[in-house]
Amino acid sequence: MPGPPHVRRPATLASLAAELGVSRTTVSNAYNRPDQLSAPLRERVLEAARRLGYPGPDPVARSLRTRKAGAVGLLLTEALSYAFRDPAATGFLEGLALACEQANQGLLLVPVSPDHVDVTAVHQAGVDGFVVYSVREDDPHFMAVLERPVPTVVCDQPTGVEGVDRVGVDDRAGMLGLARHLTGLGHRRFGVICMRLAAGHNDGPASAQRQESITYPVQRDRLGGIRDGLAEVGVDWADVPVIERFEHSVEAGRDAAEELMTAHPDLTAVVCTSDILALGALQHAGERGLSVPEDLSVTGFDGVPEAGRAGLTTVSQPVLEKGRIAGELLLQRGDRNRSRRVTLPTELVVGSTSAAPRSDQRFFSGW
Amino acid sequence: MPGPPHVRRPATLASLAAELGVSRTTVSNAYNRPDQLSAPLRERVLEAARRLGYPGPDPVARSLRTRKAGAVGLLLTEALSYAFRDPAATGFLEGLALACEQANQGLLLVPVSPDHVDVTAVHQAGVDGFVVYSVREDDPHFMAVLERPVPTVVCDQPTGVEGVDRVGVDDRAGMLGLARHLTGLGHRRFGVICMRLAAGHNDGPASAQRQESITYPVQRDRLGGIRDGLAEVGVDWADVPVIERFEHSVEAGRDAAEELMTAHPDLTAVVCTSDILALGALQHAGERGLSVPEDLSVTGFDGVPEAGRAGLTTVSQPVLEKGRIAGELLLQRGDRNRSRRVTLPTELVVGSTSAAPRSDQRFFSGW
DNA sequence: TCAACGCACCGTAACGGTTCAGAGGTTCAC
DNA sequence: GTGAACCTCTGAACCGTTACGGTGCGTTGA
Repeated sequence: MPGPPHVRRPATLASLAAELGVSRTTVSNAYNRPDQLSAPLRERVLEAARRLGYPGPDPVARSLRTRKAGAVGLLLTEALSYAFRDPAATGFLEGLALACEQANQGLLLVPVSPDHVDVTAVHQAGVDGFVVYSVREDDPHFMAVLERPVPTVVCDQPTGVEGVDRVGVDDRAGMLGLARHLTGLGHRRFGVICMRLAAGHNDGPASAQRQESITYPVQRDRLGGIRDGLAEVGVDWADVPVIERFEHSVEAGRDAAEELMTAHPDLTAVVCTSDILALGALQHAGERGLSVPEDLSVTGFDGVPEAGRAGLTTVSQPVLEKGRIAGELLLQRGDRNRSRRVTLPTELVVGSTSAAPRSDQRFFSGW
Repeated sequence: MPGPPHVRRPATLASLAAELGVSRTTVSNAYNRPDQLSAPLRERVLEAARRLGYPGPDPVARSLRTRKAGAVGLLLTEALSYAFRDPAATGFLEGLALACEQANQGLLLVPVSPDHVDVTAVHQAGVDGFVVYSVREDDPHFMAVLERPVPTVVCDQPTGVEGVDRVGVDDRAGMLGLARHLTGLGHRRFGVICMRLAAGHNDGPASAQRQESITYPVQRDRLGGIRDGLAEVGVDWADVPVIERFEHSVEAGRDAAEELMTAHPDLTAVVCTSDILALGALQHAGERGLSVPEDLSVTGFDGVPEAGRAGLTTVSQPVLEKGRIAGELLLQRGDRNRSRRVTLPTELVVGSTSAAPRSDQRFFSGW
């Protein structure tokens, strides 16, 4: 009946070596390079380790020496727990996790304090590289990541940062296709619901000035795609109300739709820059007694599973693939010459939430 | 236009100190203890750091010295990506992430190779503790975790491990309540669909012998709860077919239900040990032309959001809370006297998938 | 018989920090 | 004038490991 193994200081490679009368190198080799010492000696070392309760080489000390942490850091600006709630983020994470486990690398979720800005966690993270998921261009945590001397891959945004790889989709083209789908159906009176456009809460209409100073490139591109599509049929962007929400949730979408439809009851199509918001808009349409798509068309972006079940018309993007590629980009960077850019295709998914406006609605569209 | 900052070896605390003609301690203090040196000198240090491209103290070296990694390791036996697909796991992770970010700790997802057993990742992980989520009693990765000299918290299973904290629910009592609900409605002919019971694929009936050698305590308890509930009304457990599935997915549940109902078409209630499996069973009932709950009652376990939307009768457990508490247990272990056990309550949620069997069905129940 | 070779193991020098016990110097109260 | 308290900074030890370049010795081929 041995006492607790903590009678003295925990065993180290050195103490084990001393106990056995061999060098530290030999003990190290017993673990890392079995071919560098004879089998009997190796067994002696391992046996002594068992006896002394030595748990094997300390991972941190090894990391220091080998300059490898064996993990990839993931930075999300949202509170960490958000990653598990947003289905688009979840899909991305699944893909990233896939790539990591294939390379036998850990995935470190870097904590980001939701309230006050504190980048110590970024400095603290023992990782070989960072994946940054969809953050603001001027995000302080992202700045801290750039200071770290490790490779970095950005997903979605920010775009065009020097020296970092990026994976994303052509948000503008995706939205342009969707807009054409709607204008082709005959829609002319649009409203838009979008995610946050820049730092700071701005729950309400996004003024022209606000739209000028967007710091989330993805939102900029998606709005730009709609604008371009509408311009093709002569709809002036200035006449299109855009409602912004800080929170990204079904509830926020519902709420935004209420604000939008109350101020503009004659809209025939509500374009949302995400499926989550669109699901909320659908919910509000029901509450308002509007039939979708007869009275109102509603569209989203992302192509999350929930949207599929709801029959939402949306622009689908390969979120899992995005995550997988982000991981591979980071882990397989053979040449680190210059930044690579991967743009994945989007697909217009026409569901049951978009249709031609009613003829009496269309009648009004002439003004 | 400065050249790339990688002209020479990257700057270290020592090189910075040499450059400035101060001691390393002073540089270290400039970062960690601003009150230990004069403001002007501190500014000089920081300025030099900026100039030389010094990114601040290396996190790994700091971890080695301070014996703190600033991260918590999470071990799942399933492939890492599974964590983002199973809604019960996702809820748990959200809670755990919440606790971590509150303590400003990272969350390291430890990669587990799905195919061959390889515990190096566990040894590799630079963490201050482990959370183990629902693994087999004899899981080799778990064994490797126990060898690491860091605190460990187990969620759900394995139970009763010496020296580790555990958070979970009373699975047996939860299932017992559910069983009573069904027997109270008049059901007597049951079938059961359960998750994997031990190592190795066994897609099909779980023999009595298999049930004797369960290595997943949660499944053992849930089955035990059903058995006890049925025994109260005189239903012999030996007469209850139990179908096991290795995969945990809606599809597996559907498939298992098909196997079950084909072999036993006279069942009036199918009890599943998880909501995911139950959703699959519901799907199969529809395909078979059975009305739920008129022709067949179907129940689950967990209380995931999807189950709520489907109106599933189930035993709901606070998954998010479980994750949060697991994190707190690990991070706030003031006294480390002995293992703590937290058991959270479950709640029977009666939905629209359970009802009394039809009178003609009940007629048969007399034999 | 002897140089060449391979095996098994070893010593030293990092890896990049933090910590602790002071060393000097200055300020202040008495 | 003096001792105590304080402020700022330093030197050396330490964290636990792996990389690198050996050394000693038995074997082998000419």
